[in-house]
Amino acid sequence: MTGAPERPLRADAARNRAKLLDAATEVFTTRGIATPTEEIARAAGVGVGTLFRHFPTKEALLEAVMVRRLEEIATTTAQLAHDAERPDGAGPGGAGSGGAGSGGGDGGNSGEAFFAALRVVVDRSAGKDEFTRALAAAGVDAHAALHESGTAIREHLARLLAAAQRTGAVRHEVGMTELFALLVGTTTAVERLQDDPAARERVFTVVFDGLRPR
Amino acid sequence: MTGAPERPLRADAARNRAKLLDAATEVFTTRGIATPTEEIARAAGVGVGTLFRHFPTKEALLEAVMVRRLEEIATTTAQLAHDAERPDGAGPGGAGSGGAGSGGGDGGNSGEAFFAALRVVVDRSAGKDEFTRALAAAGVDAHAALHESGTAIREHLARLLAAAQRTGAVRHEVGMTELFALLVGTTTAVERLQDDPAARERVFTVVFDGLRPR
Amino acid sequence: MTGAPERPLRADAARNRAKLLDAATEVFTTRGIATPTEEIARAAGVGVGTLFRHFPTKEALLEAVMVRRLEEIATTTAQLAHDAERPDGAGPGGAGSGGAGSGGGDGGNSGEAFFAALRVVVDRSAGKDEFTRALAAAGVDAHAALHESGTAIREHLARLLAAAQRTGAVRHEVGMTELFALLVGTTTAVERLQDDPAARERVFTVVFDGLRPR
Amino acid sequence: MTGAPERPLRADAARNRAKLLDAATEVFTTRGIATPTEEIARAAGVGVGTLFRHFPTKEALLEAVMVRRLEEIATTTAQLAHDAERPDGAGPGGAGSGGAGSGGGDGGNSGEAFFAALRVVVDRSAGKDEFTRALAAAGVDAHAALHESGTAIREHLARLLAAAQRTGAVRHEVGMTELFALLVGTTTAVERLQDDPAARERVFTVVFDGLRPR
DNA sequence: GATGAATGAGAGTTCATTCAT
DNA sequence: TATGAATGAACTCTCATTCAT
Repeated sequence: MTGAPERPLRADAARNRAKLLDAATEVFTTRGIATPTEEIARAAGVGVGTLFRHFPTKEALLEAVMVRRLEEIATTTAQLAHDAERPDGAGPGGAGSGGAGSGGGDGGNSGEAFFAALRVVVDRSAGKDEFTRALAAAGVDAHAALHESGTAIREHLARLLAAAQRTGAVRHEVGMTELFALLVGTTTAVERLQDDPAARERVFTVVFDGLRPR
Repeated sequence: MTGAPERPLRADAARNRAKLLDAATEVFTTRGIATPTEEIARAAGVGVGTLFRHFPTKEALLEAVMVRRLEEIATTTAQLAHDAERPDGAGPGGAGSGGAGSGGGDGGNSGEAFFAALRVVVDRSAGKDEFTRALAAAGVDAHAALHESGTAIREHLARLLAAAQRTGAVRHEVGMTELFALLVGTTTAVERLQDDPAARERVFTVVFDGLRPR
Repeated sequence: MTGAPERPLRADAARNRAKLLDAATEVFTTRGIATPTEEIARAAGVGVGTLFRHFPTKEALLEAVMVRRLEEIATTTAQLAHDAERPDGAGPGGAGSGGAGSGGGDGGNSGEAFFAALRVVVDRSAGKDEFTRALAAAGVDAHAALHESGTAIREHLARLLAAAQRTGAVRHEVGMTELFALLVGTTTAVERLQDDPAARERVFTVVFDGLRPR
Repeated sequence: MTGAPERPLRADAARNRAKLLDAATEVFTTRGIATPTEEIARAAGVGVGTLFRHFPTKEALLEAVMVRRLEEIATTTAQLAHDAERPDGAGPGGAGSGGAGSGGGDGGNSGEAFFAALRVVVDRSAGKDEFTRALAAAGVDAHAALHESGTAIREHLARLLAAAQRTGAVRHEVGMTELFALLVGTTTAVERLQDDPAARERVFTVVFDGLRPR
């Protein structure tokens, strides 16, 4: 799916790559993207040279971190989109966060899946905003790998949205553009409420209710 | 509430200070806070030396820009809070954008004022997020001037929220914590929709409707 | 003649620029072009920042050094070409090195001027070879400033060569291409004979005699 | 005179050593001595580790390349010196390029051999200058291996020069010092005339004629 | 022995801040 | 007081060399 002729990394190289991605995710998120590369290398327990062997520029590292996040999200949204399109109400769960109060009646499944997906995206996007901003600024938006995962998520959400609208669980005038914007916005909102779960829940309530038909 | 230096500036110095603040607002917003100080000085038509005479560090300049924004917002929210608390439906406006059709009946005024205030805060906060983040990272969160204006806005919003809830225009379970988070989130959401006003409007619709009682 | 809108440098800036050019010439020549920029800055008695303010890249500094050398040479060849084209045997001298044994008869002037020019170019080109090499490698050969002075020298030499050939002082089959190559070669040869003036002189004798008709 | 390590290398090791020397010669000559070692290893089809097993430092590799060149040249000059000292006009040739038409009469052989030797040295020294410079800069001038081959060549040339002077083919005042300098200079001159063989030939004509008695 | 991943000192360059003009 | 040249610490990235595989 990548196109690059990636021979499987040597064991130690693979380990270091993973350590670097983990460290970069942690450091970029907590200390900002302006953190020196050397700090990231130190956090990963390797030398700077190793960092640059794996990621030719700092931007490439940032992008790799982003891609990994997007791919994780895409995996979940794919599953949820799949579930939503099955008419039977059975889904293997495992989506991560607790389901957002089902709501009964017919088509409850697709509404449920849709809102569950929003939660998942928001939950997994913590800190994503800063990355997105930096990458957008660097014109990385067009980078193949990022676009790929981004497009996948968008597609899954589109399917979820369509299904939810078909069953009347979501307003018909809502489109993908604003749904994505709302997603990013909700992520930002929720990020500052890490330690106030009740307030966090009320944010979800407001946004979700706003998405429902009146 | 002022943040301005004690001794009144000489006319030309005051003019330079204003030019610098305008230039900094523009440049920081469009090109990011990583833009070199020299660019800001050039945009303001002065030398770097002058910039540093007025603002001892780059951070101080950033803070001053923030403070001015917050003060502008505070002025408007103060007015709106004041209006909302007058039982008569007359307000001199000045809110800027058109109100998002309030509810009906009595107390329409407070609901209208509340939602108008949200719009104002969001509209005037463009780019604010990056500033806030940068300032927070630098531990400036506690700086007096910023806190002052921030507190004022919070207080006005609290009054507006209370009034709106009293008249039934807004859900009772919504508190200040999540309201603020929602504001920041909506700002972020709306920021990427600069050139799609219809989508932008739909974001407002969702959030505002979500805030109304069901 | 440059085309760039160069406002006259401030006194201190001009002084530093000159110091940097002198230091760079010295350091590049004696220690090679791989010498760190910081060394050059130190040799000039300024900080690295100052170096980079005056010359945006190390290559630009190298080029500036080259240009200055080429311009010095061009000044001298211009004078000599001018003298050679005056039919009267009077030249204001000042060419630098001692005249290379006149040789009498008619047209002695142009032959003399031609060989004097070769000496001057060789004498002033000490160390030039390394620069040329580095710059050529960096594709700087096409840079305007370098080309300009280079072309001027070539033109002067062409005029000197033509005059000398007209009076029979130089073989007719010799063209500019090989004359330039010989110049570069002689420079290289002579460079390693700094402290053996007799051998140096014999190199000149060989090359000059080889250029004369048999 | 060997420069090769004491213990005879295993067949594959010897093959790798040769591949490395070939690759290094090619790469250093075409892309400059600043080319990363990794490039040379890649060009040789081996890993960097192997390169450093054979040559403990990059400089050692550079030196080995030089030594091999000098040894090749020495082989030829030895042969030519040997030929020149035989009174009979028979020599198995092997000089490479065609001799530059010697003088006539007796002793034509030694003049021919002398000039043929100069051509050989120049032809085989392409790129040598940069190496020499680099090595000199690194203080390698005194390295045994280099000195050895250099001395051999010098000695052969001295014998060739003496023979040529004895037969009157070369000026008597020319000594080894300036001959060597001229050799280096001619190499430099000719190097920039790779693709203009006619001009190249004219350079040889000038230098060779200059070396002949008038 | 061969490989190529890891290392880290060192290079060129930038930019917030200072200070001579 | 305004200016912009000077400063140098800090940053990203390179590459000769080492060492685990």
